[in-house]
Amino acid sequence: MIKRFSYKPLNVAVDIDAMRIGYPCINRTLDCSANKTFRLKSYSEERLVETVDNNLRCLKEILAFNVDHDIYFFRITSDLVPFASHEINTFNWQNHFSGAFQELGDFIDERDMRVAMHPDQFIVLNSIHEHVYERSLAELRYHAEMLDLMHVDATAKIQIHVGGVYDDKEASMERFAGRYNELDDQIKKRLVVENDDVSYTIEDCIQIHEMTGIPVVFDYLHHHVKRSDGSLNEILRRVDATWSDYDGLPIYDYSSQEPGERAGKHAEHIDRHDFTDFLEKTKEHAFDVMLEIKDKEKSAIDAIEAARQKDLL
DNA sequence: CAGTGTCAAGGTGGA
DNA sequence: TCCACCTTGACACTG
Repeated sequence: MIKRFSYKPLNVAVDIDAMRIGYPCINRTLDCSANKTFRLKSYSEERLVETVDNNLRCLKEILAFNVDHDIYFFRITSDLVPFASHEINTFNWQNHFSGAFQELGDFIDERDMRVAMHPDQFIVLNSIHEHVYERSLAELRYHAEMLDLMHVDATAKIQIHVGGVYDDKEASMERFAGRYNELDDQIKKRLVVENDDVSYTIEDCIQIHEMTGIPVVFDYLHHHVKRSDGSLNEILRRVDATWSDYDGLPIYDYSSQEPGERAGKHAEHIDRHDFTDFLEKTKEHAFDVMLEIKDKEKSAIDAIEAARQKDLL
């Protein structure tokens, strides 16, 4: 088993001897949700503060649960601050919650955890609509500000997809690259791009890396659904090369296919055999893996156990 | 109080 | 041209 490394903020390589396995956003065991929100119609500053207070408290609880279960990778929900980038929100949440964010960041840092975020489908950097592009920028700003307020290093990534095709893929990829290159460092240092199951393959993402330097997240199931040519290991070697020490280990997203459902549909629970098979196949690579499985932490706990049993962790 | 239609936001592809 | 789907929870209204 090869050694795996993580990079602390001091830029000193620390041997942690194991990949991090994580899950996204929600913990179903705890009765505490960091995704609490409310309707735009019910917006008030009071409601916002109350909701964010709850969300930050629950995020802390979830992270503590994770440490107790040896889970060192977690995707933070984009709903942590509802309407953060919406024009209705004129409240200085950054300032108001800076202490709480810092506290969360310290917790993450002290335990050598890694976090990431994944803004949802409405964030389209390469949109042909100016207003969509501008809203996307504002939303990316919110994500970056939040991670900055936690003072987590540049290994805490924000992952997005390339976006739309608009009947001209080449032009759309170039538009993505042009807009990425114009971003300021606050966003750029965290942004990474991931293959999707409809439009952009891992090869496309690697091509965009060549145009921009952006690191590439490998999504295993999307790759399975919308395949590029080339062997898995060959592609992963190229993916790994898009990540520098500054960015931390490459991130792979893994999910099992739900049996008997549409190709690409995420499974209810992890298929342990399929997962350890995936780890066997990717043995030569050092990475952190995010499990996109519906039952979340239950699958993560199972995955860690399964990997340990086969001496893959 | 349980059931359920709907929620800030986009893009694709099938009907 | 329109609508379901993505992925998903949870809000908030209705009966």
